[in-house]
Amino acid sequence: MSVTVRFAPSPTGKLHVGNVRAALWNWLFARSRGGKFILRIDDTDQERSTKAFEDGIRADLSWLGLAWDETFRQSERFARYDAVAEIFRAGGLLYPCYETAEELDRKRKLQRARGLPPVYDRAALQLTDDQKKAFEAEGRRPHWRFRLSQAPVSWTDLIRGDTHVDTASVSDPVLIREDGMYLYTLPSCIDDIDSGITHVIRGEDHVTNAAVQIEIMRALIDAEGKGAVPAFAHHSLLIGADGQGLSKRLGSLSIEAMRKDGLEPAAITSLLAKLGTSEPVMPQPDIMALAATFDFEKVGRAPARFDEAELLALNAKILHETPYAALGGRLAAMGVSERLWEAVKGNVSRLSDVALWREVIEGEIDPVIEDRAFAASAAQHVPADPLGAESWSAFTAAVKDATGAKGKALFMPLRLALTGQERGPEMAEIFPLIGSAKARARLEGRRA
RNA sequence: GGGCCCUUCGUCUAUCGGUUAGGACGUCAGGUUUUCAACCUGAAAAGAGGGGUUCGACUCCCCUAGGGCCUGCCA
Repeated sequence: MSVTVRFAPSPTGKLHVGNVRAALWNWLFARSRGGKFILRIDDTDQERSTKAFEDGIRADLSWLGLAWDETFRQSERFARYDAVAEIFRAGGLLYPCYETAEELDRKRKLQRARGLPPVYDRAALQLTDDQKKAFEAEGRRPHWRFRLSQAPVSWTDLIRGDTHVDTASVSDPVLIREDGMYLYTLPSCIDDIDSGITHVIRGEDHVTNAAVQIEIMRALIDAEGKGAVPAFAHHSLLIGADGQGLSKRLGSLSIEAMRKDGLEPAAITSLLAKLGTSEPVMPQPDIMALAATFDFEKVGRAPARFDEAELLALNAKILHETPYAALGGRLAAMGVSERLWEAVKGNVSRLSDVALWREVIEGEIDPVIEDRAFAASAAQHVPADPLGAESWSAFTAAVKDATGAKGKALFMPLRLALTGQERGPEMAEIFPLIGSAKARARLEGRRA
């Protein structure tokens, strides 16, 4: 059986590592099963949703390589939601409530103070027609709640196993606000059914919602005689390296920030695909290879830590394995040649780090010289151009003979003078790139 | 306050009553005639605490502690 999944972000903010993990897993699952991945924009909240956020989400997903097979916005489907709401009203499943937000808030606080779960008391169900008319006459508009069964709902979660939620401990969900705006619940259920979603893969913050949604979906399927409730897979949420929830510092964890920071999309997908699973996190430049190994059986139930340092380390490894041609025009745009890239790629964590080595090799640096006499002597032995693969060892052997220095005492001063850095790529590799004239000048203590 | 989920090396995890508790990443040491990276070899490193059940518990049960999530006219 073919699968259909969806990623349904709300365009009220930027994509961050948590969101993207869900998007990735949906995408990987669809690809692993030859299924369909739908990008649905949950923009029923017209006040908070913006085109800019939507564009940003699409740009981020595209950058990560998560192409969608279909996409649509919920704001295009209000007529459909209206029709279903009407069916539910007629069936007594959707009922009007006139409490104000303040009244509801007070009720909840009272229940909590008494040690009771803050569940809506269904007072509105007892309202007579006259009372409703009186509220309307006051100018009050109703919000609409879905009448839950108040019975346990259970399903076999692909990650959590047998899961059950007693809807008696859940308030009848508000589906339509007083101002007529649809909350996420109803449109999401309708779209999942209409789109033929077979698997809903998302964070465990939706576990309770799943029970509510299953009831709403069943009601819709009953009413229309078609459709099927999807399977659910609720994964644990990521926590920070400090072991605390991630929600506090979402800004720096946005995909946009990572892109601007110069991280590779493959580093992000490699980490997020395997973090929290029993499979090792490996640098995997090919996202399709990630799909081939995706398996709910390997997913753990405990919250997993997301560590930015781990991401950066993975980014470095991916870069180390990436040939020049695979970097598209990005290196060329930076003015970096293939020869330069191959010489220094082992020493970059971010692609942008290559700029430093370009300066060392092709630009000008201030040499670091501690022993002028040693450096001056070494300058005498710099071979003439053209420098080749053997030039470095010939040069260092000559300096060794002339000065008696060896080991670290021989190599470190040369590295410092020639590159201005204590660490860097193999000198044998970059020495020929630096060239004879520049090497001599630097050993003589001149900026070159 | 109530509910759900979770807790094995630093990290992600394996183990589904009997194991020298395994792997990966990271770390450390040695090697590869300097550093970084890569690579090779090796090492250190774990069952949150307390009660049960059992011949035997990381594994099953209870309690405690800690963490995550839900408890919205947000999603």
